[in-house]
Order: sequence, then structure tokens, then C-alpha cells
Amino acid sequence: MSKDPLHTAKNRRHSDQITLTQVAKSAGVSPITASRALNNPAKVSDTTRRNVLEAVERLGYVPNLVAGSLASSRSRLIAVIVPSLINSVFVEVIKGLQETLEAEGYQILLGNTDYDLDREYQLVRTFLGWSCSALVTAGLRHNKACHKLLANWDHPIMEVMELGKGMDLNVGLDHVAAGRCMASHLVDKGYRDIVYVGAQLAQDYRASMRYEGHKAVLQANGIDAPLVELDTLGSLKAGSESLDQVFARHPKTKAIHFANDDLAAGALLAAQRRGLNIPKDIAIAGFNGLPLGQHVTPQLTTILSPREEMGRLAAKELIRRLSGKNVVRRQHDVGFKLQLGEST
Amino acid sequence: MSKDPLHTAKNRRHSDQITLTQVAKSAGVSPITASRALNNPAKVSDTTRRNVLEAVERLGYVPNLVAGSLASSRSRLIAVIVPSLINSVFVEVIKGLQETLEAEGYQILLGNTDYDLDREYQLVRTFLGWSCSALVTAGLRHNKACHKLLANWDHPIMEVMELGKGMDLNVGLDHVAAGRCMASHLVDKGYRDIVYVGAQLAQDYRASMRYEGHKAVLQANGIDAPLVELDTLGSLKAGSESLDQVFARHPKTKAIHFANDDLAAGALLAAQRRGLNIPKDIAIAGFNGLPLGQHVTPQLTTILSPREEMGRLAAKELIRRLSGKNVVRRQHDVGFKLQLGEST
DNA sequence: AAAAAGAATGATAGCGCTATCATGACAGCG
DNA sequence: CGCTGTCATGATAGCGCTATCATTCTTTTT
Repeated sequence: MSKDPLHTAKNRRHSDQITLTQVAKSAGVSPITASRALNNPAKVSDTTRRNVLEAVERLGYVPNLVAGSLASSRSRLIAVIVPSLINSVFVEVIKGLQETLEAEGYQILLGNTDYDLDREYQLVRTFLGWSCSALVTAGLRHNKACHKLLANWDHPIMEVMELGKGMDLNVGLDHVAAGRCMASHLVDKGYRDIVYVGAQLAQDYRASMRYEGHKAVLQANGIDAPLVELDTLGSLKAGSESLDQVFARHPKTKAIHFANDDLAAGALLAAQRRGLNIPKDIAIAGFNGLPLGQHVTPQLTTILSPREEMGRLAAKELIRRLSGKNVVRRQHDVGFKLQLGEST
Repeated sequence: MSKDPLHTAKNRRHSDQITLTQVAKSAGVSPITASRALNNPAKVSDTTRRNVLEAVERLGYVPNLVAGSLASSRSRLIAVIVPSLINSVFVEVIKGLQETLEAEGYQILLGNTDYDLDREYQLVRTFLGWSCSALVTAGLRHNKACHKLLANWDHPIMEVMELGKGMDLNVGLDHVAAGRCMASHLVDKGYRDIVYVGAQLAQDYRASMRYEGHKAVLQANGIDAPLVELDTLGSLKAGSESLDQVFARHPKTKAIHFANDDLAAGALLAAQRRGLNIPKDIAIAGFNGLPLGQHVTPQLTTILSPREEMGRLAAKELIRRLSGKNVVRRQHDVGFKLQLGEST
């Protein structure tokens, strides 16, 4: 009869993974002391700590974080939910989050909604089930069920990208103001026939917020604010193909305000290819301040949004909150900056 | 005295979260039956299933996945470890993985090594602690400790990006061959003074594998294969700044083979800005087939690597393995394609 | 010197779920 | 009629860890 606990009657151990109990035995202490030596080193004596760490090394112990999380109901997982991974903007925010959170020993559980709020709800449910320490989500809009679920959740929630009164913490920028800013610039430059071009505005509702700002400025100046909405995803390709549509519908167009830099750069490169002079024949403006815009000639006029910074700041605020400190400001405006290029 | 189990003496419940036991009670069944109704619906009667689902809805039950994972030692988490999030190449692989895995109910635990193999080892340790169902990592190179840890792990391991004999499963492409391919193209076109430009090749060792292929072809043709290594990260900016260095060191250069499209596009745009004719004055080639290269004029000659496809294929193979099916091929060559532009 | 406080360790009992085995009900069969 | 087999359900006992309280021993205080 084997005395191996792995093979006795009611035993349910699935793997031959080393457990903390084995480490403790090998170090000559109780399991709880071994646990403290690893997670709360200040609570044990130097000798004990050394013995336990040696045993860990000797046995190749890898802590079972699932068990630890269940017992302590803390997980050091942070759920991050974004609407898209194609749009590099979200990736840069993730990057900022990731570098700050990982340095503090948190891991990222990544979810992608593909701009579907029902999908977001499902992801939130799943992530709550993992006892995440906090949740980061892009945007302030959620469906009803999701809202209810989050309202009753007792961990920090961080809504990023857009500024506004969120459920808990918020780091973002004012998209309506950004739209106003660029529109003012174009009007100041003397442009009158200005078209706003966006892609899938129902989904990318922040782009339509920028359009609202744009429209307000133009109307205040007594100018029409035509909108061209593309039904493909915002990309270089979509931008380059958008020119035809714009000129077909609005032949007198002198300036185009694009919802983002991908579209704008695509249009800029396409316009050049067909021999148009920028900005004389057509002025082009974007949004985001992607590196690409700074390397094309003429340089793209755009609005710089601090995306990585947004991620880093969001992460820092979360960490502050998670370590029990009081958060004074729930809303953080990271602002934006008009980046004047030669394309307008 | 309260009979509320949340407030009795030795109770350790931290939250007032609904548990499966409460759902079961409300549905008039035992906890284990409720569990089956949710995770193994075929095992219970229609009536029971309906009752349980109604109770779930009624109480707003969110399953505690941590507890479930501990009990079953299955987690439906997939660890994904990449060396960088700045390089869009990895993001596209993640995207391919993510869309395929999420559709099958797996979640991604994301880690970033910043090209540090020790950091990779730490991440692997952490992720194994989460009982991940599988692990995806970029590249075949790991440090000793990491190798040992993974060799003893009894779940699928998928190494992506480069082709070769890995620890378990592998989906990638042959970078040496890709380097050869582009070098052959340049030589065939009649170029002789060809410089290879890469950034931080010790870290981005796949770029140096491409250089190896490049060098082999040039040497076979009796041509020198000078290398210019930049110490900044590969980016548009680095590419545009690299021109000076290249011409300073190799004034006669007629063609530059860049390690990636960001560098190449940056150089192309910078060359244009200073009035050079491409490809007459200087030919430029890249690697990756980023959209940007297809929208600049002249179009960039590059090598198309199927990055999202790589992610999707890797995910599919993992899923196949996780659902118990036998995997016949452990290595998958996703190949690459020479994309002829006008820049060479 | 006695009392109080602190430091280090341990025993116990869960966290919320599921694997395993056991049970009872009922159908089919010779 | 008992026998076997299948189906639906339940009782029990963990998964590997940590919160809580208890204990021992040392240090400080008055």
C-alpha cells in the first residue's frame, strides 16, 4: 500500500506540484509560518525566513495563486477591458497601465469588447469571478446590466479615455473640447468649406463627441458642418479611400478634419499620390498625434493625446487606492495639445 | 444573536457575494447539482436546469472562478508573454490569439518581458501559479530556470514568431530565410552596396537572424555585408535618423535593408524630405508588411509576415490540444511573402 | 519582581467550488 | 421476479492557501 498521498483513496490532487505544506515541512515550520515568510516577511524571524526561502529554492516551489486568492479573496489581477486592439490608441493605454501595474506585482487580465456593450458585460462578469483587485475599462458608457453589476462591486473601477463623471475613478480627456479646438484652428486659418470625416461613429462615440465640438464651433461662425461617415474601420486604407467620397459629396471642400490620425495620414498620402498640394489644394487635420503624422511631409496638424501617460496615471491612481490611500480627485483631466503641422 | 453566516464567530467570508450554495438553496437542489446545471448542463434534467438558471438570474449570481479553478485545477486562463507592446507586431499576434481564444471562453493573462529573459521567468512562475490552461510565449529562447520550469509543466506550451524545434508547439516563420529572400531580391536588382540596419539586435534577435540570412546571400555573391546597429528602439524616428549614420559610415550605399517597416518607412519619409529620389538615389527595403509601407509613395518593398494569422493559428492549435485532440504537427510554418514595392 | 506588552509561531477552520463515490428511481430483459 | 444498466441527484471530502485566535516566550514597564 502506497503511503503517497497522491494515490490514496479519496485524494483529489491532480498534479505532483509542490505545496506550501511540503515547503513548510522541509523548512521545519508550520504551513502558516511558511506562508508568512513569503507574503509578510516582516512577521517572521530572519532565521525562519531564510530557512523557508531555502526550502522554496530546494523544492522548486511555485505558489498556487488560485488557492491564495480564494483564501484571502485578493488576487493582484487587474481586469482591463478595451473596445479594440486594432486601434493603436488602446494598445498605448494598455502599455502605460501594464508597465506601471506589473512593476507593482499586478497582472493584467485582458478583454476586448469589439465595441459591443453586451460583450463588455460578459467580460465584466467573468472578470469579477476572478476576484480582480480592480477593473479598468475604456469609456463611460456601459449597458444597464453591466452598470448594475459594477455599482455593487466593492473594488476600484477606473474608466479611462474620456473625461466625465464615471462610476468611480476616471482619467481622460474632453473630446468635445478637442473637437472644438481643432475646428477653431481651421476656422482661424480661414477655412470655410470644412468636412468632418469619421469611421463607424456609433461605435467610436468619442469621435462623434469630437464632431459635436467641431460642429458647435462651425455653427457659431455661421458655417455648415457636413459629416462624412465611413462604414469601414478607421485605418490608413479607409483614409486614402475617403477622399473620393468627400469630393463627390462636397466638391468645394478646402479642409478635412479627420476623426483620427490613421484616416488623416492615409488621406494625406493618397492626396500626394494624386498630385494634390497640401495644404493649398486641401488641408488635412487629424487627432491623436501618432508618430506617423510627425514623419510625413507636410507634417500633419493634429491633436496630441497623452495615451501612455493616461495609462500610467490610471495605474498610479489605482495603486494608490489599492494600497488603502484616500483618493482625493476622482476625475483626472490629462488634457490634449494642438500640434501644428504644415498640413493646414 | 444574528444567524447571518456573515457575522458569526469564525466566519471568514469577506463579501456578501452570492454563492452557488445560495443559488442551489433557492432552486431547491443541492450545490453539486447547481454546479452541474451550470457547467455540465447535459448531466441534469431540463426542469432542474431551468430552476437553477432562474435562481442564478433572480439572485444575480456571479460564479467565483477562483474557487472553481482551485477545485478543478482548470482555469480557462491562457498566459501570453510578449517582449514588447510598442512593437505593433506583437500586438497583432495578441489580437489573433485573443479573438480566437475569447470565442472559446478563454481569457488572456498578458505579460510583457521588455526583452528580458529573467523577467520572462518571473512571469512564467506567476502564470503557472494561476493554473493557466496553456502558455503562449514569443520566441524560442528562454533562460535556464524558465526552461526547466516549463519542461516539467504538464500543459500545452506554444512558442510563436520564429520557426524551430521548441519545447512543445510552435507556430512561426523562418527569419533566416526571410533575410535571405530580401537580400536575394536586392542582389538580383543589381544593388551591390547594401547596408543592413537594425535596432538593438541583441534583444530583437529575430532581426539578427534575418541579418544572418542577408549576410549569407551577400557573401555568396562576393559582396560585403556591412551592418549598422542603432541603439534606440526600432521606430519611425530611429529610421529617419539612421540615414545620417548610414551615409557617414558607408558613403557609397545604394540600398538599405532595414530590420523592420517602421525603420524603413521612417528612412523613406526622411529621404524624401531631403529630396532624395527613391529608389534611384537610395533603395529601401523593410520587413513585416505594415499597412504604412503600402501607403507611402513609392510603395515600400518589404516582406509580409502573417502576424494575426500566426496568432489565430496558434490559438486554434492550442484549443485543439486543450480539447484533448491529438496534435499531429508540432511545428507550423506560416511562411512569408516578398512584397514588391517601388522603393527598390 | 510582578505585570503588561510585544514578537514569533502554531492550531484550527474555513474560502466557494467540484471530484468522487453512493444512492435511489426506474426501465429493459431473460 | 430479480438482475443489470442508466439517469438524476446527493453526501462527503477535499483543492492549497490564509484569517483568526491561541499560545509561548521574550522584552519592556512600573
